[in-house]
Amino acid sequence: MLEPLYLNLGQHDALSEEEKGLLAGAMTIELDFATGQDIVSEGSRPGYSTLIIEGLAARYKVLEDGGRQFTSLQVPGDFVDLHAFLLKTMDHGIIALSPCRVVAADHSRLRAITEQAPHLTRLLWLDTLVDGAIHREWIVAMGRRSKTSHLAHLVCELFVRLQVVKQTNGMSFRLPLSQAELADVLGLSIVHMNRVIGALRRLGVIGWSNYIVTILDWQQLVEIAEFDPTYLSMNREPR
Amino acid sequence: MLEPLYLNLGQHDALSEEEKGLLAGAMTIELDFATGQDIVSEGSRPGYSTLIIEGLAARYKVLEDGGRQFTSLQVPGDFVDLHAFLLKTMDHGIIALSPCRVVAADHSRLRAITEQAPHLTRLLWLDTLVDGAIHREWIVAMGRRSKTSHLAHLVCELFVRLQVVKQTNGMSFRLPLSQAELADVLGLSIVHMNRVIGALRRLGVIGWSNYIVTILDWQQLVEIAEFDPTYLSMNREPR
DNA sequence: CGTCGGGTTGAGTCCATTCAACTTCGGTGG
DNA sequence: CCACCGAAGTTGAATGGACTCAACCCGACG
Repeated sequence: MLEPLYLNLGQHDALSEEEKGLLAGAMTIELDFATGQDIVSEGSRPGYSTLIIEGLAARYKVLEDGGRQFTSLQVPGDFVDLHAFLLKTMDHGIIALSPCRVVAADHSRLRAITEQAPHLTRLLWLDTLVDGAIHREWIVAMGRRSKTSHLAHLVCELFVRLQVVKQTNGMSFRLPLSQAELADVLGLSIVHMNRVIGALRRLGVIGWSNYIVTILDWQQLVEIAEFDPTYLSMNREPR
Repeated sequence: MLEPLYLNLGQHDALSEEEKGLLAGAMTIELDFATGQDIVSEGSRPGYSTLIIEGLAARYKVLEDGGRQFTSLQVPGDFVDLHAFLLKTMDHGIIALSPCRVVAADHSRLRAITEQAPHLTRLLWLDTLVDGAIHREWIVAMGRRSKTSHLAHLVCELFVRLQVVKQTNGMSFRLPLSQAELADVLGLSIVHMNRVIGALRRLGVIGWSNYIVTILDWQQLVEIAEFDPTYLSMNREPR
């Protein structure tokens, strides 16, 4: 059940059986969300933190003019609101972009982990730090990359992240996002989003249909994206 | 000496004298950097984490075409690379934008804090979480705000953050950033950056000269920015 | 068979960029 | 002392990228 979490945390440093047990003991709540439902809503003060077991979710904010911006995409094994454990008040919402199966840990249990299990605490902290590193990479992409490069970078990132939690299939993965939703990731209009996808398709580096993305030329995709996975900290070392 | 750090961490929850002592004991290294110098460089594996006492610094990445994007601005009291304690390898550089006085804590000492001082550990973790919240707000600004609103939002954020560490003077604060550097914050060209600043000036909401920003109409600035400081977690509560 | 939610394409407008020139100001050396 | 220089800021004009508006296609589904 918690396999995706173990894969996610375990990519950075070895997880002991004891630590796995602590996590399993903490994740007591089990929930399902339908596509489009809020897993956590902006302004709320959740008493537990939620982990995705299956499905795709996203953090988002909505502006007064109705514009929406996703600030992250969350895949199986990701703690979507681990930060709420200490930030307390949600400054953004989290929406299920596909049917999501999640488990959650009461904050009192997380607190107990920080009191008794320093190494596991550091791994949870690290998980939020990788989150931050991904945010920084998105800022760079939005500010200084061409739109084509930005999209290519996103595809690279998702492929690598999904591979860690065994959610890829060869060079393909499922990305249940409409082009309108993707536009809210990249900060583009729907029409232009469509043209950017078309550009990458015409170059023959990716295929994209029925919510399945296929990487046809990884080498070229990485070049277009200037993708360097360092920021994902995917090497195992003592933390 | 560590006053800015105490003010910064202390805004979220009370810091005990003992915890202040632990921090003071950890921050053993003292350094100065000149404008333009790298405080930490991309790809390095620093053995200590750096805190700004005085000056302005920024995290940045450079792309192959020479384009630069700042991913955060760091003010006194900010740990510029606390994340390196667990991420190990720097995926970005940190540059001094003005003369900077910094102190640093060896990672072995931070590790000791995580083993012995759970509450202080949570406060340090929280500091990196606020970092992440700021990143998310920047992503929203880059993706879905007008350029004018983006700049207004940045001014609001900096004013509030600087106020916490007593670096404002009435409704003014010093921002030692050239327009070219500011352009690398917002992801704009220099020329357009100049026009966006001009627009806010002409509206009479801010003054900007000699690296001093003055807020002339806070109410209107907040409206243009749609600024809501929730994401900065500036309320004291048990963490 | 009609409708609806995606996806795709064309055309015109607007925003942001580039290229280029010119100003202002502080510093520096003849 | 002042002439010169370079860094930063400002402005105009032309180009190109991204947006809006609008139409049309298509497959799923009732």
